[in-house]
Amino acid sequence: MKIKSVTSRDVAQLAGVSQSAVSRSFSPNASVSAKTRKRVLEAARQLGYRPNTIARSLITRSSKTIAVVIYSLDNPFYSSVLERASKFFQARGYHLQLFVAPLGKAFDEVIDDIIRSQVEGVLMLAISITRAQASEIAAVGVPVVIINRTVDYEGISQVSCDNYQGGYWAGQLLAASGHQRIAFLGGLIGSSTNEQRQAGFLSALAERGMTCHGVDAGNYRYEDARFATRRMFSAKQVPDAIFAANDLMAIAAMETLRHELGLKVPQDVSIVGFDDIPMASWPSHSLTTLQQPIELMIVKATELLLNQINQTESSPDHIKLPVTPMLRDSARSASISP
Amino acid sequence: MKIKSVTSRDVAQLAGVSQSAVSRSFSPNASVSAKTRKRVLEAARQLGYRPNTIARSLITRSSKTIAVVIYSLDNPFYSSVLERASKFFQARGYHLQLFVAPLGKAFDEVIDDIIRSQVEGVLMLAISITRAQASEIAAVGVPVVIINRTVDYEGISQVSCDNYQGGYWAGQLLAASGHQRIAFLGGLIGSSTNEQRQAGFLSALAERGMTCHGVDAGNYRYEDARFATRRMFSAKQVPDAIFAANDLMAIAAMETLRHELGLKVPQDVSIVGFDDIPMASWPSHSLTTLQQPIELMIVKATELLLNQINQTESSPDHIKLPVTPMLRDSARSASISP
DNA sequence: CTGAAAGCGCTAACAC
DNA sequence: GTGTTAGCGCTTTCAG
Repeated sequence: MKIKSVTSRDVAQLAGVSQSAVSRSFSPNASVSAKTRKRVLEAARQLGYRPNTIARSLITRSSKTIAVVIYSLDNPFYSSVLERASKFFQARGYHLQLFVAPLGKAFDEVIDDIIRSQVEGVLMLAISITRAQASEIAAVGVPVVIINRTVDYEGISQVSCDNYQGGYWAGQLLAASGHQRIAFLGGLIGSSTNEQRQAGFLSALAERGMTCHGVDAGNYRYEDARFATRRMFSAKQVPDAIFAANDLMAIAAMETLRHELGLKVPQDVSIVGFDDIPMASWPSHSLTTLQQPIELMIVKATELLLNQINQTESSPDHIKLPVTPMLRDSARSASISP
Repeated sequence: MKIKSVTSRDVAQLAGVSQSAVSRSFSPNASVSAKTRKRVLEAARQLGYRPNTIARSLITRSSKTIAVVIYSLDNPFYSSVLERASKFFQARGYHLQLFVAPLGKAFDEVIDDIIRSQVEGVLMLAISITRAQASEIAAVGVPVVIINRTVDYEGISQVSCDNYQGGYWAGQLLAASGHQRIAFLGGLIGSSTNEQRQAGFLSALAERGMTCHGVDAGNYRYEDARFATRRMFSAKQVPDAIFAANDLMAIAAMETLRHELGLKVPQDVSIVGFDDIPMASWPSHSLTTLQQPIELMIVKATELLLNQINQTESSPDHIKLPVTPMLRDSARSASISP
């Protein structure tokens, strides 16, 4: 799509100055006399001139753009992260380029695309990448920060919460409150968050001499979690407590139990989630869960990215933030004594 | 952030060809011999060369970028729209630039920013803009499509659903099923969707000789809607039915009634929403609502944008899609006979 | 089919 | 403070 555009040359001509004077007039701290700048700005206004960001990027070699890669916005947790991160970067003069990462092999093309775009940084939300992919990006020197996923590669910064501790807390709570058959409703198999939450959970049970009653997976999604719940409760021995790897699945389990299987939560089955999405606090659900410090995660992730971009601190870092238990009504409570 | 980058010149040198041969090798249908291309591609691989999108955009004058402007992602309806639109454009080789529009005056700066970015099209989600702002964008010749908001300006395409009809249906349903005091829980005051939904609703009531029991506003947001509901039900005469201008508010009302005020839905109060977000169908809410044809809206909006970009059909258009009533359990049902 | 040459619109030295 | 001069990395005539 080509449209006739007015260039700095046109403005220069109208204002009777050189083309570079126009350029300077649009640079915050360039040496131009107030008089010249005013003349230029006036001419620009008349012509409807606006500096071409692309040309500027080419020469300054800085696109002022951050790529944000997401897998899905189904989970309100990530749409919230995306919205806040956007505001954060926008406020600092950065543009955001959004990439929805497809599954599997096609992801490599997205990486390629991102690199070609000359972005200055990449923010990945819950994106699992391989070592090979990580090193490919790192090789071009673009700073990357991954939120909520771990990759075995030092060249990339990571910000996540203490998933293990969260899982541990959930296991401890459920075990301490007298549940006998505690099950795990897992997220995406193989994802680092899922494995860490599960590991913490299992170890808390083990400390009490308990084992997990059963494991099924809901891929972090609502519908899948409903199916998983039905499977879990079609067994002869049904769970009396569920720890779900995220809130969306915890709510799905709750809905299925209450409205499909005629069970009461928490009387018949206790449920604990993870994330603390807005719906978790809705009275209907009143979900006991582990709150991720979303605001802090974003601040850390964006700072990390910006620091690397500006070479302030060039070393990638791995940050692990604490989670906060939110005791609500979906799980029978009990005192936790380690 | 400047990093040493390998250019087409470097590749040309290594491959022993001219720089333009390199350029051609990376253009889908340029005339290069297979042999040359292979040599170039190999050299490029060795060097880790990737064409610089920015330089390309500068000369071709096409950024292959669409700006998407949102106000908030709180409402799952819009995060869903965003996700699908992203996939759609990505599949067609476009990049997406995300802008979170601030309220009020600062929006002008965002517009300016968008124009400078040389995007080829703008997709606005539920963004209310003034005539002046609309004409400013239209003046630079960038196609714009607004989803779910109307603006009194012909130069801009609009895609929305039949809000009036939806409101009318809600009014009719509630009036026909014997409710006596039907209230309206409005969205953002002054937004076109809110006004149209309200107008349709009121006219359905009027046809039955009824008036609206009361109006309050929840700004399309959960928390605000909860406050509004409390206000509505602190009056001496309380509503026995509520039509909320979107699902998020409808659910907020339901939560407040059931868990805070001890009222039953739908026995004491019927509730009808608008949008049909995923949560609406969750059994806990089982919300009767008007479904917006989200997939179709996106297809239409994106087609409209692409057509204008490619000059296939240059004329802006206003498209109004039908809504589909979703009868669930939050409102006492009744046969509707006009 | 291929190379040489001319810029896209702008910023950044460099003299004046 | 201002104009002049080089390019940024690439696509695109234009000859050959």
